[in-house]
Amino acid sequence: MAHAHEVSDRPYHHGDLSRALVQAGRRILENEGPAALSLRAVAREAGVSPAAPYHHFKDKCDLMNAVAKEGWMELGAAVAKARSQAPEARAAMTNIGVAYVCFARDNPALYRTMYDSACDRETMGDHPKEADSGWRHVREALIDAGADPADERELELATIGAWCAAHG
Amino acid sequence: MAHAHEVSDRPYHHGDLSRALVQAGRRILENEGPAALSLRAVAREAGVSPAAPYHHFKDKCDLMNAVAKEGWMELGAAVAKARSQAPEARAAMTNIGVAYVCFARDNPALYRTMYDSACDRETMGDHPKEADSGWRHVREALIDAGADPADERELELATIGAWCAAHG
DNA sequence: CACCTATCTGAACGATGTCAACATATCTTT
DNA sequence: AAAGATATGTTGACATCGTTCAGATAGGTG
Repeated sequence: MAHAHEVSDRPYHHGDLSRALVQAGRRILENEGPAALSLRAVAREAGVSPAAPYHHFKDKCDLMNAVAKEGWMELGAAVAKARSQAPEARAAMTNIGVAYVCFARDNPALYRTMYDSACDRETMGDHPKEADSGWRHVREALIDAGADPADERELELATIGAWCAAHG
Repeated sequence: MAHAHEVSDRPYHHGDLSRALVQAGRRILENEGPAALSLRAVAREAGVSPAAPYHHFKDKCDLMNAVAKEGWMELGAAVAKARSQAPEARAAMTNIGVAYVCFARDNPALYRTMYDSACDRETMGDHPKEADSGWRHVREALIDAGADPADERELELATIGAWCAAHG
């Protein structure tokens, strides 16, 4: 294995491009918004040719899904942390709702990408369900937090609250 | 005009292109999905050159907003109709929710476009608020139906229900 | 009639997603 | 270690897209 050298060195083989591409995607998302998130831009940001990502992702959609998945992971982590910081189930629920809204408010571009990626996956029916496990993951974390199915309404309110916070 | 070898004569000046473009957009939306909804495709479907729409719409975004606005109008009409068919406020609310969900379920592509157009408008802050009056229009129709601000929660539940119905 | 304005066409530009052919680095096998 | 196999990256090309610009064409107004 090549020594994972510094940026100045171009080992031709980047070591872990998939990771770098996802990170580049997130950087673009934060700095230039969702509209600027193109395959070529991500490759440019990562310092590779426009065709390089195709050895790690099937599609542009596939890359976006990877970025979105990272977002879901972080959301899930934030939600889990929020849950663990409240002993009672009821307080945990509101804590989780707050964490959800905060995440959407602090990372609007990422949240939008997560949302879009989920929509496209459902609409086109391409991927079976592997990548949107993030959404269910968060949901299960909530239910695991002691939410009755009836109390899921609270989550849904939190979700739409997050949407409002993210997009006006 | 040099020749008229088509049955339906295109008088070079297409009586009402804006209308035709929006209709073409909706046709593409229904037949080929949101991914196929490009400016050029709409112009193609309407039988005009790719540059023609620019005399009626500022942007591609502007055209999409027009399509979305039509969608909001129809949603508003459906909601108003649903409201008028229930005498009591409580029943009207649930009626409206059903109408909302049905609309999203029956026109998923349109609904998605409406949603996206609203998101982009908020995110980029381009248009002041002229075109998203559709959303507020529907909302006001609901409040007008006798909804306390507290009961708006019901509407929000209906909204997220519609989202679920539309995208899985 | 001439003029003006709105509308449409045609060709062009840059950017994008994607692919095929080729180059180079790493891994495996002997 | 030599030699192939495999993974990863580059170049170049193609079709499409959004958009603009110079000209053609109509309808309306003096």
